[in-house]
Order: sequence, then C-alpha cells, then structure tokens
Amino acid sequence: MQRNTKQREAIKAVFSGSDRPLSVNEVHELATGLVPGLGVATVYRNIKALADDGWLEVVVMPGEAPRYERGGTDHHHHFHCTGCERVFNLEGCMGRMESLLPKGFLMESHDLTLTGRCDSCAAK
Amino acid sequence: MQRNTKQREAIKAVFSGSDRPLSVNEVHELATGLVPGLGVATVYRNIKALADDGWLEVVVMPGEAPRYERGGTDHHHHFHCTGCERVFNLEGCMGRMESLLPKGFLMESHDLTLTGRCDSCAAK
DNA sequence: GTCGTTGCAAAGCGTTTGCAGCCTA
DNA sequence: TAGGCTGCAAACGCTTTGCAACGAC
Repeated sequence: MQRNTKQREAIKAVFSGSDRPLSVNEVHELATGLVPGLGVATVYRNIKALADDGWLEVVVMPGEAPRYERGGTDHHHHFHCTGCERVFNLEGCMGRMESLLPKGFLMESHDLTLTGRCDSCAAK
Repeated sequence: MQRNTKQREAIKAVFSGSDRPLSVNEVHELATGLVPGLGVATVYRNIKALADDGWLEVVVMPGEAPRYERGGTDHHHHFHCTGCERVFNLEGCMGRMESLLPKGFLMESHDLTLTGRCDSCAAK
C-alpha cells in the first residue's frame, strides 16, 4: 500500500462513515457514488489490502457474505438481527472467558455474536 | 426427508461419530469410505436438508468454509486453533449477556468463539 | 409402481487474477 | 518516468441445479 488514489480514499471514507460492518457489495455501491465507474475488483483488492494492514477487520455471520469494519477501534461485539438482517455493534464485554478453556489451550482473542431482533424489528 | 438411503445413513454416521464440526469436504471423504462413489452433490443436498431439520447446525470461522455439527446437543461454544486450523468444542457458558443489549433489542441466541492455540500447538 | 434420491455434468455466483493502460509520487 | 493501481473480462473454486437412472417403501 503505497499510493493514495481517489478509489482507495473513497473506500476508506465509506468505512469511516459507517458505524456498522459493511459487505463488499454495500461498499461498492456506496463508493461508486463517490467515484463513478469504480470496479468491483478494485473494491476487493483494497478491502483485502486494508484487512491485511489491520485497518479493517472481518465480521462473519453464518450463511452470509463476510462484512468488514474499521479495525483497531474499541473492543466490541456484534448483534445480528433476524428481521432486517443488519449487523449492529455492541458496547462492552464480559471477560473471564479463560474459564472455558481446556487444559493446555491458550486464548489469543474471542468473538461474541448475539442474535435476535433489533429495536425496530422487535416493535413489529 | 422421507427415505433412508445408505448415503444418508453414512453422512449421519459420520457426524454422529465426530466430536467436532466438520467441513463438507471432510464429510465427503469420510462418508465415501462407507459408501464408495458417493457424489459431492449428495453430500451438499443432505447436509442442507439435515441443517433445515435442525439435525445439523452451522459453525462458521472468518475466511473459511462453513462446518457442520450435530444440532440439539448440549449448549456449547467453539475454539479455533490458529496453528492447526481445527475447531474444537468447549463446554460451559457464561450467561447474562443480556446486559450488552441496547434498549429495545431482544436476544434469541448467542454464539461465542475463542481463538488461540490448542494444547498440541501450544506445546511447540 | 411411485416418486424421493442419487451421480454426473453443467450452470451459478461471489471472488480472484491477468493484462494493458492510467496516474500518483 | 517508474511502477503501483485500475477497469475489464476471463478464470477460479465452491455450491447449486437439471436430468435420467436408481431404489426405498
């Protein structure tokens, strides 16, 4: 990653302006609004490069395409709404998960995903 | 799902004999040992049907093909080893995650994945 | 005998890659 | 000007689907 192009700037801007994980498709559509004609391959290439850099992190839900969000932000987890299929960020954590580890296992990180209905879907 | 074929029996047997989530490929290879000539499409079709039935559940790790395990077993979580890439089952849970929910959100289920080194990889 | 199931091969679909031209530094 | 970056289209790999034959009930 050595040069700043308007395509890369647009892709980064899209992520910086979002408070929830985005799919490649969403990024492509949003960034195309900033840089018309933007190719999908460019989005894939940049997302991959940014993820390798740690600037982005991957968020995966079973049976769905991977989403990406800014890495290095405050430690947080995710909420997956079964109604609108959106993914929200949650604040806080529970800690003390080492108690679940079998003997000899070492924990480097953990990932927690809650599933249910977001406020607007629960209201229906 | 109405008939019992030797292919379906083999696929179910493979899952019943495993204590960790398996990928489609692993299932295909193991089941082919029981039913030579087993087609991949058959494995996909049966896994999908069994998952719809709830007999199987999906386990997903970022950037990897989905794995499947018997559903309806004791509530448990997973450990993903960064050394051998295997996925292990963990016993126990932490509970009280509702405290992380924003107002108005309803939780239906949760999923926790720990990442690190399994005992044999940690020993190296 | 019926019709769900299977194996094969073709089709799909999201993602990656090769390449010639573009454009940042 | 050099070589990283882009857009396009072809290639890829995994998963799904169409179809004729098979076999469980």
